[in-house]
Formats: sequence, structure tokens, C-alpha cells
Amino acid sequence: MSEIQSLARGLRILDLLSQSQDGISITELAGTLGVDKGSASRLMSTLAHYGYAEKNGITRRFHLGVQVVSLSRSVLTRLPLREAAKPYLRQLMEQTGECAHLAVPAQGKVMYIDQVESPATLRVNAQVGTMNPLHCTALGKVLLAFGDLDFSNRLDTFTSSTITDPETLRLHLDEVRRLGYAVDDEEFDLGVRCIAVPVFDFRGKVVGSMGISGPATRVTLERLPELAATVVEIGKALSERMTFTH
Amino acid sequence: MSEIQSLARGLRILDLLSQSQDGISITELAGTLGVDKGSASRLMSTLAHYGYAEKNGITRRFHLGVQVVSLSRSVLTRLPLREAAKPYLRQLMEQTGECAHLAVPAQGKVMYIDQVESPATLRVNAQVGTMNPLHCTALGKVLLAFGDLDFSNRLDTFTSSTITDPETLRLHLDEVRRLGYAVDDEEFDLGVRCIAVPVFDFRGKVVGSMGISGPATRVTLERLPELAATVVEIGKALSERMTFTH
DNA sequence: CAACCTTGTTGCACGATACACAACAATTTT
DNA sequence: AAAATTGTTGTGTATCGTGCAACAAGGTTG
Repeated sequence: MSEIQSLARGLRILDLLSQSQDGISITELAGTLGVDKGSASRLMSTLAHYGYAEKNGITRRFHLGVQVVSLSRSVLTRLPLREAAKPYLRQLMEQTGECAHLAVPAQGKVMYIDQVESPATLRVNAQVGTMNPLHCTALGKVLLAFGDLDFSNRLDTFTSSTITDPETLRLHLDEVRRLGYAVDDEEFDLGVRCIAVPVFDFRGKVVGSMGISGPATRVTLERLPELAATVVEIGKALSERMTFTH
Repeated sequence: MSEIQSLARGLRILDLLSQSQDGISITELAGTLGVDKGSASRLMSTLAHYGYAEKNGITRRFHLGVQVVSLSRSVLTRLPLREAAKPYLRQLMEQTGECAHLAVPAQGKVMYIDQVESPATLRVNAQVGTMNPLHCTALGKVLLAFGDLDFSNRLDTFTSSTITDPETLRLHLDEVRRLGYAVDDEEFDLGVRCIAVPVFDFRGKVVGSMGISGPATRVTLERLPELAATVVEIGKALSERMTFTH
């Protein structure tokens, strides 16, 4: 696969901008990309001209431009999965009392594309657009178990419960396939338990995952089977609904 | 200002993708951009590789990738204006009973970056990320009246009330400056009236606008002065709050 | 307040790279 | 099954992007 270098560099800059808390200067950018100041300046001007980067007149540092918000809207409003899943997410939240989330695979991670918040004071909030690792989240693990992704990425540690050994994870995913759902037992965020199921399209291919997240004090190990049954049931209903989408 | 051609083309493709309802094929893209099929293919592969475009395996057409959703989140969570405005938007909705919106200038248009929906059955919904013209929306007109933008763009017609003559608009903006707020009297959407005020930062520079939108049957001409007073008041409070942000 | 330093932008010549052309591969249509 | 349409991949060449350097613009220090 051949790439266009300048475009690739531009996209790389977008990632850098999204990660930086207080913007990037041209000199910094040149250093990070390993190119000349002049080139960095020209690349950034191009991004700025199209609204993908914005210059802070005072600090003279560049930030991500609001243009990407417009693109994001286009994507979200046209995702058939998101449209179809909305009522099921709401149902899931109402029956379990916990926040319900919808996710898709993106760049070797799991991205949250919708959420229905629970009215509880203590709840797990995940902004739309958030990207988390696959191996330590319930939404990610079902994507690994039922999809065609591979966990080639490093298995980073987040808590003492995070599965970091590839072979252990492989066995764990077998279990997920057997059960039909995945559990994240404080493997990513301490004090947070999640349950998730895969969502299939009309071809039987995994297109995303759906699940709930709640504080471990409420999502107790005793309640797990009962909650999992609810998630599985509503997940099946959504997958059936997806069959008739197209 | 010098631009990097390949990057500019890539960004242009992102715009095309966001506008197209059911994706773009390589041949179509080559035609639109005026480049060879081979080049179009390579540009698109690069976008796809970084998650900015996604290929539909069945139709072989390309769609916008979910990666942009992640970027969008970065932008929105880091906008100081959005953070500061949230409670004022809510207050605005509660006191007027109409949907409250927050907007910023973007690429010669006005972009909605936040919204607090009213509980009314008939309400005006504007998705975050939506971009509308400046000259026929209340949120846009205050940006023109108090900011340093110029309305070089064509003044397109949307309804019979849309102001399309530059000189008329100039006088209208004088009036907006005099009053301190702008009204959109069914100039963009028939049956919709809006009221908006500018939001200033600590330098006295316009950084955005805030306002309400409602059906003309509820936002009547008689209620206008009273509603406008509310919008002006809460807008002043937000601008004062913005003064102490940094 | 001037001299110095740091940072961002612009010209310019060279060299890498992205382009057009063409051939091939892969599907779809007739 | 043949033909047509579409997407990808080599390849030589011209263009475009790059590095270098000079300049411009603030910011800092003596």
C-alpha cells in the first residue's frame, strides 16, 4: 500500500493536536515530525486554512480547529448502527439502572459512539468519541472475541486486574465466546464493572458492541448473572433489528 | 501563503466525504478533484489507513471514518467557552422555555457547539457540529455585528424574509449593534424565530454567540422584547464570567 | 532602550515524491 | 462467456515539497 507522505504528515499532525493539552508550536512540531521548520509551518498553514487547525494569536500555538466537529456530526448522523441502537440503549439503561454505551472498533481501539446516561448520582460517564483499549474493556473484549480483529498492540496495564498475558487473554476470549458476553471487572478503571455483548449485522459480522457500566458497589458479582442476562437479551434484539436494516 | 497540495487535496476529500450521503467511489473522486484515478486511490488509501475514511466492502465506496469523532471530542472538551457557557445555556432554556444554543465562527459560517434542549414537544433542534450561514441566523448576525468577520460570501436566499442585499444587511447590522442583540425572524427556517447575543472574552473580543430558537407561534413578536431582555441579561453574565477565565 | 535570542514565515535551488499514463486485477453488466 | 467498468500497482518524468538560509516579529536580558 502506497501512501501520500504530505497527507500522512498532515493527519499525523491532527493526532498530535488532539493529544496536546495546550497546543503545539511550529518548532515543537518540526522536532516531533522530524522535518524542517519551514515544512512544518507550511503543513500547519494548510490545516489552518481549511479550519482543521486554529492559531492562538497570543501564544502563537496551534490547536485543533472546530471544523472536525462538523465532520463528526456527519459521521454520527449517518451511522446506521447508532440510529438503530438508540432505543435499545435506552431500554438497557432503564432495565439495569446503569449507563448504557455503544461502541465500534477504530484504529485498534474501541470508540464510544453513543451513550444513555443513568439518573444515578454516581455513574460512569464516557464521552462520545472516547477511545479505550480493547483488551481491558467489556466493549472491547467482545469485539476481539467475535470480530476479526487481532490484539497485536501491547497489552498495557491499567489496574492490578488487567489481563496482560496474551495466552491468558486468548483463553479469556474463549470463555467470552462461550458465555456470549464479556465482563470488565475493574480491569481498566478501579471501581468500575462493565458488561457487554457484540452487535451483528445482516451478514453475521460484528459491527459494534453494546453494554453497561456501573460502580462495582452497585454492579456486584452476585448481580452479574442477572444483569448479563438482560444485556444479552437486549443485545440479541438489536442484532435482529440490524438484520432488517438494509 | 503557500499550501501543501497533497494535504489540501486530502482535506478537500474529507469535506466531500462529509457532504456525500452514500459515500464516494474512486472514479467519482478523481473526476471531482480533477486528478488521475491512481492519485485518487492513493490519497484515499492514506486517509483510510489513518481511520479518516472507511471502505464499504460491499459497495466499495468510501465513507468518512470514525476517527474524526475522536478529534471532535478533543476539540469540544477543550473549548473554554463551551465549559463556561453550559450553566448559562441551561438558565437561558429554563427562563425562556426554548432551546438554547452556543455557537462560534468557523470557515465563514456559524457552527453550533452546544445545545440545551427544551422539554417542549415542538422545539428547534440543532445538532452540535451543524454549520449555518452568518447573514440569516441570529447567532451568525451577532458575530458579524460585533466581530471582525466580513460577509464576503454570497448572501443566499432561504426564505422570503432572508436579507440578500449587502447594503440592507449593513444597516441591519448597525441596528443589531445599537440594540445589543440580533433577531432571526424566519430568515433561515420558515416558522422559526431566534434571538442571540455576542459573547466576549477578557480582551473584549467576540469569541462566540449564544441564543434561543423557537417556533414563531410561541416566540411571538409581542414577546420579543421581553425574551430579548432575558437573552441580553444572561449573555452579559456569561461574558463577565469569560473575563475571569484566564 | 538597544542588543540579543527565540520563533515563525518566505525565497530559492535541488532532489525526492506525487503525478499521469498504462497495464493488470477484480467485479459487475450485458 | 464476453465486455465493460472500476480499483490498484509499476514506472518514468515533471512537479511539488523539502531543507537551507535569510528575513521578519516578538520577547527577553543586560
